[in-house]
Parts: sequence; C-alpha cells; structure tokens
Amino acid sequence: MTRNRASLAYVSDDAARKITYKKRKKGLAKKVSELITLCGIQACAVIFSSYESKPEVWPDSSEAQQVITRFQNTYARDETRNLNQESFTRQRIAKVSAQLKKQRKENSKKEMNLAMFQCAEGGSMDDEAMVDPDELDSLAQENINIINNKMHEFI
Amino acid sequence: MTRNRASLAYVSDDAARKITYKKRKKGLAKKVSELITLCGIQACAVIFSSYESKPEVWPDSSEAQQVITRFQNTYARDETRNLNQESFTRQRIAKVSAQLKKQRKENSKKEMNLAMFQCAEGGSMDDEAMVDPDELDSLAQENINIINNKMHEFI
DNA sequence: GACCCTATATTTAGCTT
DNA sequence: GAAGCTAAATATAGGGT
Repeated sequence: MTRNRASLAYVSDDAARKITYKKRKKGLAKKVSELITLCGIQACAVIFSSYESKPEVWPDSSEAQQVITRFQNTYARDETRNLNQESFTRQRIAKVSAQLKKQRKENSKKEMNLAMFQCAEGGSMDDEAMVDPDELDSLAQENINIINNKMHEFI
Repeated sequence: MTRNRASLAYVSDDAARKITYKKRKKGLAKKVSELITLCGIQACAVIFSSYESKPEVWPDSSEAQQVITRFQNTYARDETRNLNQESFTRQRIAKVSAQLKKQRKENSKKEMNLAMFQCAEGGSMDDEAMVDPDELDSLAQENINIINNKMHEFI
C-alpha cells in the first residue's frame, strides 16, 4: 500500500481535490489559530475556493478584518493622506465649534441687551430653545472622539 | 524524554516563543502554499509579529494583495454594524445641527427684539460673529461626508 | 542566539463503509 | 459524497553544539 506520497501538484480529480481541500483547510485554520495563541501575535488566513461563494477566513471574521486593515495601512498607500484627512476633519469640527462659541457669546450679549431694554416688561426666554454651551462643547468633543475611535479601530 | 507536549497556550519564555514563532511561521507558510497548489485556489496568510516591522505574507506579497483586495470587495462584513455606527455619528451631528438651528432662531428673535428696542440708538451688529445658517448646514453635511468617506475607505 | 538532530505529536492520502 | 480508519509523511518541542 503506497500511501501518502507527497505529490504536491494540483489534484486533477475533482472529488479527491475537494477532500484534500476540506482536510487541509481545517489543518491550516488550526495552524493559524495555534500560531496566534502560542506567540501572541496578529495573523489571519483568507481562502477563496469554488466550494464556497464567500471567502473563508481565520481565526475569525473580526480578527481577519483587523489584520487586513492593518496590512493595507502598513503596506499600502498614503498614510499621509489618512492623517491629513483626520486633521482635516478635526479642523472642520473645530471650526464649527468656534462658530458656535461666537454665536453663543453673541447670544449672551443680545440677551443682556434685551434684559436691559426689557427690564420688567415680562418678556420670557424660551429656555427649551437655549443651547447649553457646555453641552455643545461636549457634543463636539464627543464627535471628535467618535471619529478618532473609529479611525483607530480601523488603523 | 517527554517531548512535544501539546501545550497550546501562550509561550511566556521570550526565547522559546521566538523559536516557536519561527518554526511555526515556516510551517504555516508551507501549508498555505501547498493548499494553493494542490487545490488550485486563491489564498493567503498575513502575520504581524513584533519580530518584524512589516507584515509577513504568503504565498507572496503580490498574491496576498490580490486576495485581500478580492476579500475586501467580496466579503459582506458587518455592514450593519458600520451602518449603525455611521447613523450614530450622523445622529450626533444632526443633533448638534438642530441645536444650532434653535439657537439661530432664538438669535433672530432677540435680534428683532433688540432692533425694536434699540430703534435708532445706533447699536451695531457684529456681522463677523454671525454664523451663516447655510454655511453651518453645509459644514455639518460636509463632516458627514468626510466621515462616510472615511468609513467606506476602511470598510 | 541561530542551527541541526531526533523523538514524538500531528497531519493527511488513500482506503473502507 | 460524507465520515471514519490507519499507515505514512510532516511538523515540531526539546535538546545539543
């Protein structure tokens, strides 16, 4: 019985190839997971086969995503562009923030003027319509944080 | 001699871990290449280790690039999660935008009141401090676009 | 530490059901 | 064609140099 000869060439027989595929895919997946846990590193494997419509990935979809994103960012293209875009967004938000502050300030002025003119005329402020300056700032900050987290998550 | 016990846990000893890493990395690479040739499929493995500054890929950089690109184009990963995050951010910006509108409206009111009280007293508006409503909206929109682009770029 | 050696564990090709 | 079996091939932990 000549078993297990190491052919290492394309398996032409369809059935045999599928069996080999399933067996070795399983083995590969195990090896990847083991390497990750044993060495505490980031790694993934991606397979496209005609047996599945979608790619199969290891150790899992989420990890693979991270690894691939990191790969693309490391290897690939203009890191600078990403950084620029981040600072661009940051500036945009800062600009809006600044405008808010100005408007808030202006509002206070007018309010004071109004108060001065109105005195005891009974004119009431619509508190509900007022914007809490602190909240505005914290919202802006929160948006920045969300964006930063998003970026870090994908970088 | 008790050799080769299958521990399958993180190798805490630095030297031993590095040895394991090198050995298993080699093994993994071989497995990937074999799977590809035996089954005639597309596959790749990507590893990030602290031993190398750049990621290590198999079967080779070019193939890995192709596989990863295909993966990114094909795989429908948690689109939902991203959408949720996206809509979350969108809502945040919308909320700030709404607050701006309210404040703007309030501002107009006060302005009018002021004008009525001031009449010809010569009180001048600080135009520079005013926020153009349209610009604010377009800024908010632009931020949304930037964030969306950012997300799509990384997804 | 890198490199080889080898005992043992693990993977898997080819078979059988 | 999937699932299990087993012999053979491979991979690799631990040790030596």
